[in-house]
Amino acid sequence: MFFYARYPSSNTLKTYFPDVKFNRCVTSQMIKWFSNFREFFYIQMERFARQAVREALTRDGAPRLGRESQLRVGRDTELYRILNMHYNKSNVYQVPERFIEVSDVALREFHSAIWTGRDSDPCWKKGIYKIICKLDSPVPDAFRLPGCPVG
DNA sequence: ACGTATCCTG
DNA sequence: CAGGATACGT
Repeated sequence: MFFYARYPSSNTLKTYFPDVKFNRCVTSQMIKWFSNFREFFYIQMERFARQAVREALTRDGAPRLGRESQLRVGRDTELYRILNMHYNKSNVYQVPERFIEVSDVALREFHSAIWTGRDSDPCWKKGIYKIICKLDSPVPDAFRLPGCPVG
């Protein structure tokens, strides 16, 4: 489900667990759980963005023909592999193209912020979050169906 | 104030 | 992942 929506409302989220009785505690637990997904996502983005910056600084003008980490999240990248392993452990879902695009935006956004030194601002990530949260897409109804290990 | 988000930790 | 502390938006 994270492949489609990074910032689902709690109401939206609830509709995907029709069999659960939601009190305040369970609700916040669910929100927390999804929030952890976001954290993992952003941590990876930052990590790979920083790595790309380091490599750019290291290579020092020399033409780079080889395998440097690019600023993209194609299906052939390590970053993609990590994300898919985390959100799609059993590999039963096809990762939507949209998610790749959103990840791409996030990765570039992190890279640009780091590259330009914007990351010295204690709140530098908030602008990125604001961008990403507007890129949610509708979650397919298929996720509501049988036993669906949403993560 | 309240619900939610993020940070930090284990 | 969960728990706790803290920050944020309304």
